[in-house]
Amino acid sequence: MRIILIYLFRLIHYNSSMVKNSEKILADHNVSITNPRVFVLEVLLENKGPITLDELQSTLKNKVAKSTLYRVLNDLKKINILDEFTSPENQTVVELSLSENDHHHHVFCTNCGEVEDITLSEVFEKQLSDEISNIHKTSKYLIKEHTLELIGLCSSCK
Amino acid sequence: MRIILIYLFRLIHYNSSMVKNSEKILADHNVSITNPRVFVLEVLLENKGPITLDELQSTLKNKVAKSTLYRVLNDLKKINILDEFTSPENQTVVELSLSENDHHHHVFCTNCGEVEDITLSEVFEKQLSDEISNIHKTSKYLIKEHTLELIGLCSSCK
DNA sequence: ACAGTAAATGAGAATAATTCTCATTTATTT
DNA sequence: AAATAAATGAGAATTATTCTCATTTACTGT
Repeated sequence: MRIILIYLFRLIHYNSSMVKNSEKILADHNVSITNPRVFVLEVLLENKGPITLDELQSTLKNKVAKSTLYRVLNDLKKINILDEFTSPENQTVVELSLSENDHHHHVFCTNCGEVEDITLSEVFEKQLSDEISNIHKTSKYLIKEHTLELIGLCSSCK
Repeated sequence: MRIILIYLFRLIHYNSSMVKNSEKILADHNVSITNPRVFVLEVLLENKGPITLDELQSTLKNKVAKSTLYRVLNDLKKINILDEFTSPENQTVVELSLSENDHHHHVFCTNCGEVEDITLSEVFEKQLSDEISNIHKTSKYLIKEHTLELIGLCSSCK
């Protein structure tokens, strides 16, 4: 009985701090706090990393209407805390990007389809930003962002 | 009159050499030579660079059925001479990739939506492949390919 | 805390994108 | 040139995404 109570306590505490987090994020971006937005953010926060749209949909199946899920994702994109990209297998993948300095890239596994974050060395990131400065000097483009995606095999499939 | 004849001669010559090209590409990859495949390849060859699916569709509107266009594009992907990617505005973009050594990246203009090819410096490409070797040494991933995409403003929109 | 107002949601219809089906046509082999 | 296998066209079927509108929910000022 005591174990069950401890479990329940932890569960409640965990969830309430989670909700707080989601609510704070929404409030910080001047977006009204609604159940669907909180539910979606909770899943994205718990997941911590890229997640396919399919997975997100099935996780939230009975909590958020399909049309609302699309709307919420667009809301999050609009306030710039959600990245969306397409995997080599043409799956839509989304990922929370809360802090600007949390710069990273993605690895797609061609075998199992998983997507993971990878952080490249500071040396290389410096070399990349140097290359972009060179583009600014020598070409007509003005580069504001970039994405670098690596495609290969993950540890399980290697 | 002579000018018209010269023009016609050039047009016919140009087109016939074009067809030859497309046919050779298909033959080289053990794919049967059919009208839809030749038409699609012609447009991709003439265009020389990334092209949106919409543009491709409207160019071939009365020559190739919609379903066949999708099939042909899948055929070309299967024989590894076509790359497909999604622009930041969620437009599907395809591009012929005939030679392996023609390594380049893309610039997306956030204003007009255009996509162009860009070749990065050899120095940087070397730095990038070094970084990937480091990943092989220090992480569990095996990287086989990568894509680097730059997002910003093109010359006209800058 | 409460009424009034604006915004967000759910359910499903509408639209867009992609794949599938199958009868007919076209290419390849002999 | 005939036989066989593969590819195509047309549109149906499926899937992905956006839209509509009646109802519900969140925010504002008191």
